[in-house]
Amino acid sequence: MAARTPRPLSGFPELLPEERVVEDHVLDVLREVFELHGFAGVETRAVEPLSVLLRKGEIDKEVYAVRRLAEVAEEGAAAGAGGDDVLALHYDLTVPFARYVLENAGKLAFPFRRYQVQKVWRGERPQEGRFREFRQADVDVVDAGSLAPHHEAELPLVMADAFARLPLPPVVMQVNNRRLVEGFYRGLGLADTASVMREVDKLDKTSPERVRASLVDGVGLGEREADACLALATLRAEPGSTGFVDEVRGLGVRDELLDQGLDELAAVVAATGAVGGGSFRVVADLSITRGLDYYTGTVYESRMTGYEHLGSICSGGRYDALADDGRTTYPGVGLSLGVTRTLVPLLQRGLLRASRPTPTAVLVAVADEEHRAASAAVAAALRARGVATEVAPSAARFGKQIRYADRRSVPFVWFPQEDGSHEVKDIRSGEQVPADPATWAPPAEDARPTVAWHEPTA
RNA sequence: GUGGGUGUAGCUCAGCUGGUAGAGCACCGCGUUGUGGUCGCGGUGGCCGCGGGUUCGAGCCCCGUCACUCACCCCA
Repeated sequence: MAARTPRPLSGFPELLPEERVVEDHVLDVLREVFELHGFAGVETRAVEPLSVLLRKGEIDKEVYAVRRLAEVAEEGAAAGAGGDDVLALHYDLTVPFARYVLENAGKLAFPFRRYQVQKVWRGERPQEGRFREFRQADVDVVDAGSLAPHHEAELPLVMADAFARLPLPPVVMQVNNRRLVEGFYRGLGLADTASVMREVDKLDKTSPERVRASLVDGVGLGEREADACLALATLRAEPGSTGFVDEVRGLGVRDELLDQGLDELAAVVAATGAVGGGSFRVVADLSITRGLDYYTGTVYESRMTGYEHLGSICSGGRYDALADDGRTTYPGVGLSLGVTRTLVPLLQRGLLRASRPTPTAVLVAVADEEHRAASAAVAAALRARGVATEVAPSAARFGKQIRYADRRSVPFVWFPQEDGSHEVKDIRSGEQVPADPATWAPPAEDARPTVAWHEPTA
């Protein structure tokens, strides 16, 4: 059988070295910012028992089951009856974290602040910005018994700090509160609130008229109820403004849960209004109802300006009942940044680029194989002072050795001279000067690959 | 899971009513015998996604299948 070029697997993205430099840079920044805010790093195993991932009878979450090959042979026996024994790849980092908290509650100090950067897997149909294997960066605060509400404002501030340091388009975070929405619907006397949320959530993709139509014809609301739902969902607020509270009250619906949700949302918006410096802002948006089903209060979504079609790149919310061992409940709030969703579309457009694909700052030329040791000694001296250095792979013509460096955007080529002296050439300018392996260093901006945003050329 | 689109060189694509497979880029070599990039010339590289059918003859037509892709669903 002839060897065929392997095809990419849809939904399982793999980056080229130059793209990987960008991702690594972003991950470095996230880690730095999360730790600056006092979050401890945690990693959980890739698999969980299926029963942990599928709570309360949800059957078709798009999870990948993991089985031993030998088990597959005995199809059927393991499939139906397995229960807890069936393993599955985690589809987010929050559910495994909740399990981790329960398992280690005795060893953790609460409120517990953790960040977690790992891949997750979902068996969905991929398209731009949607993958089957992708990386998320999560920050969560979990407490035992009760969780102070100010954490719901703290997490957007952490992300604001991160985005301020990343070379990305401006991000707008939209915040809403499920208690507010649930209470409003309840106050209207609606029974099937989940279906209403589902339709309302399509507002960003279709027109209010169509949503209204499906609320009336599909979900079965009366004209007045449908109008009220739309009126609520179309409310917006500028950063820091809590004017929406009076606007909601003005809609005339009264409900205890609604009042609680309004207070919570107002508190988050008021505390986050001043941040971002242009790279990140937080606004109340009462149409945001989406997200995982375990969110109970505050919910977040975020979009990159100009790339809204990718959907939310950073979402999360408050979950009051996800972790519960029967005696103690551990409420939490968290945000999840979709690293892959954010980066891959920008990388493919060439908007986010690394200055070079390899760390190498200096290539030491090799005059001939007899003198390779001399070149290796130069490389060792440079590396001892932190200069990323490699030795030319072959003693080809110097022209080819320079081209080897040029192809990789390695900025400097080092030439050991016959008389024992040295010269280093900046191959971008062509300038070649005497240099000492014991003291020479590249300019700081050339020491390692750098990452930059490149405006689309119109 | 449902519906649409597309599969030709490593990449981007052309290929007429069916008549023996093409371009640009990339890569390699030479011009340039120890300092790259430009330029010129030359070269490597194809089960035309896979299987079947129609035909004297299929990249092209028909059927199936797989993959990729877009939309729905859902969501980072």
